[in-house]
Amino acid sequence: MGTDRPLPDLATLRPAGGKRSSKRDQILNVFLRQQAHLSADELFELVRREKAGIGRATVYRTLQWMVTAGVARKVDFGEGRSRFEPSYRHPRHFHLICANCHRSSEFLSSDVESLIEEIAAARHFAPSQSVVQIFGTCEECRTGKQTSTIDGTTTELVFARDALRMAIATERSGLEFYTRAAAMTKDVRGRTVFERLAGEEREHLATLQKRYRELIAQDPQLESRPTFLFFKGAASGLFATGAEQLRKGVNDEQALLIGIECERGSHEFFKRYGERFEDSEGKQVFLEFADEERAHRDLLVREYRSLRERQGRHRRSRRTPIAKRVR
Amino acid sequence: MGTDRPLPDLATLRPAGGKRSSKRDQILNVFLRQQAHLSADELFELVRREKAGIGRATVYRTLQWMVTAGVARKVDFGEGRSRFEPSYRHPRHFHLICANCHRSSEFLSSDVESLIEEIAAARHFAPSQSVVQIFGTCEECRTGKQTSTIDGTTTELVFARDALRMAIATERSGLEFYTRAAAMTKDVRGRTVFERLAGEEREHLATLQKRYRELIAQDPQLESRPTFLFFKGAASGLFATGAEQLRKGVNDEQALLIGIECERGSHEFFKRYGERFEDSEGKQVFLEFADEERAHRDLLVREYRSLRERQGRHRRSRRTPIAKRVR
DNA sequence: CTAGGTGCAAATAATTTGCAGAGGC
DNA sequence: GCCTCTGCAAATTATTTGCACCTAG
Repeated sequence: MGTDRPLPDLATLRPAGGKRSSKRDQILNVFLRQQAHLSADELFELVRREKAGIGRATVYRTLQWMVTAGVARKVDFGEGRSRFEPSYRHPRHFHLICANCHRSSEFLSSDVESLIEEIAAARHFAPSQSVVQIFGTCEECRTGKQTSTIDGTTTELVFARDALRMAIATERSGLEFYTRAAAMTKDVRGRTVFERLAGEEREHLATLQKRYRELIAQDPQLESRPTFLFFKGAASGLFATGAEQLRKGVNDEQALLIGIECERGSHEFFKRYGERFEDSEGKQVFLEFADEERAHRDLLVREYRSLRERQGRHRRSRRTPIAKRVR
Repeated sequence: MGTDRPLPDLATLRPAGGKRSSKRDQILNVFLRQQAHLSADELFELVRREKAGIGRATVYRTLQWMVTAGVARKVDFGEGRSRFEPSYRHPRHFHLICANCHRSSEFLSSDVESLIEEIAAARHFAPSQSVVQIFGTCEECRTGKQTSTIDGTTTELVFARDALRMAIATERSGLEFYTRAAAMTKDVRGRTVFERLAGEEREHLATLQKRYRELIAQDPQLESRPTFLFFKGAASGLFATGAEQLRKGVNDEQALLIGIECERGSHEFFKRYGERFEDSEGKQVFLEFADEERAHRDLLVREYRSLRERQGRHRRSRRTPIAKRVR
C-alpha cells in the first residue's frame, strides 16, 4: 500500500531559527516514510540502519525541531515515552489505543470538538489543543480476524472520503429542501430565489459526486474502510431537519428563516473541514463551498428582509426586529 | 477549606493479595490528605517530612498498590512523569490543564462520554477507559484575577451539586409535564395516572430541594463554583421537550408515549449518575430515584397497553404493534 | 513460620547536555 | 567566519529491581 505518497516540500521547511542540513533531511526522510507512531528511539534505529554515523541526540534534536516546524506532532500514549506522528496531510485527530496490541487507530469527531469548546468557554479557559484517547481492546485482538484499518498512509484519504460523504448528504438534503420550499412558496420573488438555490445545490452535488468518484479510484479499499470523521449534524445532511419542518407546513417567511439557519450550519461545516485539509484540491473545494454557502445565506437574508418590508406595507410590524431573528 | 474531609475506610482496603502495613498506612494517609495531583516524588517528599525512614521505592510500590486497590488513579499530563489522584469520593472525570501554571481543573461531560461510547462501538472497539484533556491557559493566568475553582477537596460536593441541579430541573419539567398531561387527558383512567405521577414528582422535587439546601450549607462558596458536570440533555430538564410537545396538542395515547420516553431518559440519567457517587447519601438518593423512574415508566406502559386495548374494542388495530412503539 | 513488605543502593530507560569539531550560509 | 548543527559520552530524571532484612497474618 502506497509508500509513494507525496512528501511535503522539504525545501520550504525552515522554522524558527532552524537550519537545514543533510542529517536533518536524512532523519526527516526516514520519519516521513513511516506510517506508525514512532518513538524517538525507534526512529533512531531506523535511521542508523540506513546511514551509520548519526547520533541518538541528533534524532532527539531533529524531532524537537520537526515539532516546532509543524512537520511532526508529539503524542503520548502513557507508555513513559513520547511518540511522534507526521502532520503533513494528516489532520489533527484523536486516538483509539489498544491496550493489548499497542496499536492505535485514529478518528475525528466534530461533536466532541464542539463540546470541548463549549466546556472550555464555560470555564473561561482558552484551549490550545486537546487530547482524546480511548483505551481498550481492538476488534482484531478480540475476534482474531483481520479488519480493514485506517493507518497513517490512509488517514488523509479516509478523511477526504468522510468529509465528501457528509458534504454530499448535505447537498442532497439542501436540494430537497429548496425544491420543496420553491414548490410551497406563494410569494413569486421568494419562489424564484428558492428555485435558483435548488439549481445551485444540484450543481454542487454533481461536483461533489465527481470528486468522490475520483477519490475512490485512488484506493479500491477506500469505501470499505471504517469511519474516520464522526459528525452527527451532517451525517444525514444539515438541511434534513429543515426539510422535515417544511413538510409540516410553514409560511414563506418561516421557510426563509429555516433556510438561513441551514445555510449557516452548512457554511460552518464546510469551513471547519476545509481548514482541516492540508493544501490540496480538497481544501479548495471545501473552502469554495463554504463561501458559496455564505453567499446563499446572504441571499436568503436579503430576501427575508425584502419580504418583511413588503409585508410591512400592509400590516404594522408586530414581530421581533430582524436583527434578533436573523442569525 | 476542609482538610477534614472524611477518609475511606482504610481497614477495608485489602486488594488483590495486598497486605496492610504501618508504612502503607502512613503513605496512604499523607496521600489522601492532599488535594492536588501529586507525582510519586512529591508524595515521597511529603511523606519523608512527616516520618523519616521511608524509602522512595516504597512510595512507588505503595502507589502501584493503591492504583490496583482502586484508591488512587494514575494520570498523565505529558510531563514525562505520572501523577496520582485519589479516587475515593472523587468520580472519574476529565481534565483542563493549564500550560502556564500547570494546575489542572476537572470536569465531567455525559455528552462527551456517550459520544465516545458511540465512536468505540462504531469501530468495534471495547473501551475500558478514556482520557480527555484540554490544554490551554486558565482564566487566572490570563486575567490575573483569582477565580473560584474546583479542586480535589471540592469535586465531590460540586459533583453532587450539579447532579442535584439537573435532577431538580428534571423533576420540575416532569411536574409540569404531568400536570399539563392530566389537564388535557380525556380518558378518566389515564388522567388519574397522570395526576398520581404529578403528585409523586412534586414529592421528589421537595426531597431534592431539601437535599440541595443541605448540600449548600456544607460550603458557602458552593453555589458560586463553576460547573463540573456538563450534560445538555438534563440541563433544562429531561421532560422539557415532552412538555413542549404537549403544548402543541396531542391525544391521550401520544401523551402516554411521550411520558414513557421521558421516564426512560430520566431513569437512565439517575442511574448513570447514581453509580458515579461513591457510597454516600447522594448515591442512595439517586439510585432510589432511578428505581422510581423505572416504576413510573412501567406504570405508563401498562396504562398505554390498557388504553390501546380498550380502544381496540371500538376500532381495529391499524397501528404498529406495541412492542415497536414502546421503548 | 512464611509470604509479602521494606530500605538501600544499584540498574534501567528515556531524554538532555557539555563540549570539541564540522558544516551551512 | 560566525553561528548552528553534530557526535559522543556523561549527566539527569523517573522509575524499577536485587537483595538482605523485617513484619503481619
